[in-house]
Amino acid sequence: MDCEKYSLRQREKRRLRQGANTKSPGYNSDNSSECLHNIFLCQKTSAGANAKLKTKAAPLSKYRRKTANARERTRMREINSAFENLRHCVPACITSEDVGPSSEKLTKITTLRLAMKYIKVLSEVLLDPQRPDYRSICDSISYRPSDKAPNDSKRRQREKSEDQKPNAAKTSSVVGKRRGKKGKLIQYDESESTLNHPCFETSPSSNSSSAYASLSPSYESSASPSSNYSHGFESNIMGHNCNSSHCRKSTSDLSTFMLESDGESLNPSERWPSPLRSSRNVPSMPNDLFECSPSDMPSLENPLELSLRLMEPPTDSVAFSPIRVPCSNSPCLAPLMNFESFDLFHPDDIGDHGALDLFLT
DNA sequence: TAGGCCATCTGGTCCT
DNA sequence: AGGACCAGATGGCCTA
Repeated sequence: MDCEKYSLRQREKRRLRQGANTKSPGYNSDNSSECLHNIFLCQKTSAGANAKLKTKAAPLSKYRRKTANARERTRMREINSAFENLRHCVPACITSEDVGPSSEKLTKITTLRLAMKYIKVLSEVLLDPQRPDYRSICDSISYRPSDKAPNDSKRRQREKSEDQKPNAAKTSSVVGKRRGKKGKLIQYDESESTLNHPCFETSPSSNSSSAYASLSPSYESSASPSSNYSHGFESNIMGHNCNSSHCRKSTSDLSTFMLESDGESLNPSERWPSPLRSSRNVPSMPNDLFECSPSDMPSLENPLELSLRLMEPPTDSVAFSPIRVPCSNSPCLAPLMNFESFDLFHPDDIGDHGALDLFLT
């Protein structure tokens, strides 16, 4: 019964504290003998002359100890969750070269180091009147082996297996090992319009995984099912892990920008060159950078419509599942909830040969 | 076996 | 008094 489990421990005895430090008994140790005592701490002042009695708090009751442990676990979960979010802020194409496949999880210390680098470089970019393109950013932040803990890759593989081999002590509180459908980061690129664009990365080990996609200007008529395909930008999301070389190649163009999702909407990341603006210069590409902030989006001349097409391998019966979402007066391009039933953001569902098309029309 | 990483427990301290 | 935060200790898991 709970009343037994969480019964309060009596405070009854006192003892003189022995020594200044207490050794942690570990969570499996039996505190019962210690719990019988309240502790008095006799501590001398720094002057040493005045002995000062200082009461030391008694060990917490079992109930309070349990609740304190629970709070601590919750706190650590929040910290881990923040780390998980931070991991997705570090561009995958920067880390994948040395860390390995993007599905692998960065350690906490690695995440912090990469984030510091990323912030530093982005700060430099902001101060640089001649903004470097995305490729130079990637190059300058490229991951060094010194940032990587020696056991990272193998440990991450072990973590994958742990998902299927739950540890009773850990699964009760470990977070960040489940995959979620929301919170995607979608990177667009103008350079390619192939459905097999390699610069797409997912983080299946994360609970708010990221996705990278490419957006390409297609200056010729597209095979899009939408008839009013006026802006001619086509994106695709592939169920492939990002290959860094491809990623760098594909992100080297000036009109790369990013879409970020909070699970309900797609929002252009601030201050990234926008292919939406540059499309007006078609067919000649602009030499200057067009930057796109969320507030820019409604300024488009024509209402936007986001079409999203789920492409399965040819053998699948569901060859095309076009979804079209009008979004004329909002910086948000499309509510992702509308795509929920397609489970678009579960890379395994897309498959190795499947693809998602995203059309701005 | 040593070392890295992690989750958890625990006690101390500070703050409300 | 109780919660938040922190750091130390511990043990598990894994790799080199």
